[in-house]
Amino acid sequence: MARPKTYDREEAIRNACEAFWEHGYQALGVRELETLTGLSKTAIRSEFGGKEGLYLEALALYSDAAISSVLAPLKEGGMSQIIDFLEGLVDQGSITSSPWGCLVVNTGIENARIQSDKLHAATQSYWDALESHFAQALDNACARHEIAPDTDTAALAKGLVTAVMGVHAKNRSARAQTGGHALVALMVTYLDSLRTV
Amino acid sequence: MARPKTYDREEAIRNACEAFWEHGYQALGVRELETLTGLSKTAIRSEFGGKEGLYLEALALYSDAAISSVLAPLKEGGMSQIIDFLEGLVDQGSITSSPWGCLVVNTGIENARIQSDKLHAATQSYWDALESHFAQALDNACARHEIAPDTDTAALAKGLVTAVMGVHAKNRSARAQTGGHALVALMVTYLDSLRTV
DNA sequence: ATTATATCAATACAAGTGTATTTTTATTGC
DNA sequence: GCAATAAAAATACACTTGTATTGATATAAT
Repeated sequence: MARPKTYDREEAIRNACEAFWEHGYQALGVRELETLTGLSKTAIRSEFGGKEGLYLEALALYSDAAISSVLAPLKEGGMSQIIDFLEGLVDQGSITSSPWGCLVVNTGIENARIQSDKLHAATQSYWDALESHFAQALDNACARHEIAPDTDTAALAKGLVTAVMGVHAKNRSARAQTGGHALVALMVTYLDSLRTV
Repeated sequence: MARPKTYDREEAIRNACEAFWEHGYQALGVRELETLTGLSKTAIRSEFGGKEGLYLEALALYSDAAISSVLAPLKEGGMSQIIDFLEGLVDQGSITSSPWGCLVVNTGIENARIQSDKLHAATQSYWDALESHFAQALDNACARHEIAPDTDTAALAKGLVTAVMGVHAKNRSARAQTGGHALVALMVTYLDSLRTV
């Protein structure tokens, strides 16, 4: 039998996710990554396919975690769930609010040059998931007569996604997890105005 | 008398601005910067203070150009000028719309780690300028009875700035200068709804 | 023409990059 | 205890990074 691994795979990916989230991809070297994740250079290479492979795993974890937790309520939810999600982006206690912004937003901006197909696919699928969850919740709201039946839910969902990106960008720029609160308040006001009284 | 410079200073900074805008700061090496700007390594170092110095010049140019051109109409303007500005962010013909997003947004996200005081000051002052221009136009709109007198113009201005960041982030992520159109449409709808009929 | 000056071009440099390779170490079945 | 296995640690490697230095070059006043 072989020497046992000294790391827990999932915990290592979680650590990598946080590390990339905070520092960005390019600015984080493999050697520093070792200490932050508890992985050895050897493990990073053989187990994850090097720095980029680990980054993709981190992105996948981030994405899956968001979809299965904070996005889940939108599937059966309506206007209040959308508002809850938005407010979570700038709430101290929420896991979706962070002074580091959002790993997917950061990736989309920092790595626009690379144009790695895998990277683009990963970020794109995340935004698609967010958009379709918004659209679903809005359609639910329509069906439940929370908002007008002729509301353009598809366009509204797209706009919401971009607003979310703005909140994250602001949070990171301001190094404050409540940085984007003004836009959240504005969007909530707008969504409330759509409600059929 | 000495050998004349082979470059035009302003043109070089313009080129540097475009280069950093497209490729980002970290991903752009000095050697590639030479060919893109027409500057020699020697000039980059002695005339601009190296790569970071040139970056700061590029940021200043970007910021000054925006303030003196596209932000200027907001000073005396009202709701229509705000809407014009927003629509310019995703209009093919506009200089504020770009598949590369916005240099200041990109800087705020990519260089969150560095925390260079100069860098932070440069980006912060840009967002402050945008916010105060929005606030001014909104106050004008109040004074002209375009919107309700009790409108919280300060909060609204803050929200608009974050929305602008979102549009730019989306434009860059989508590599399309119209990427953020849905949020622009949404914000315009909202602003229109504030108008006193 | 000579000289002074400031630029450009080429080279050099130390440090850091991600990756590859080698050596050591920890484990289990025999 | 011994061999087999696979991971960790250490080292090495080729490459790039931003910067520094050196030598050639183009101007204009003398």
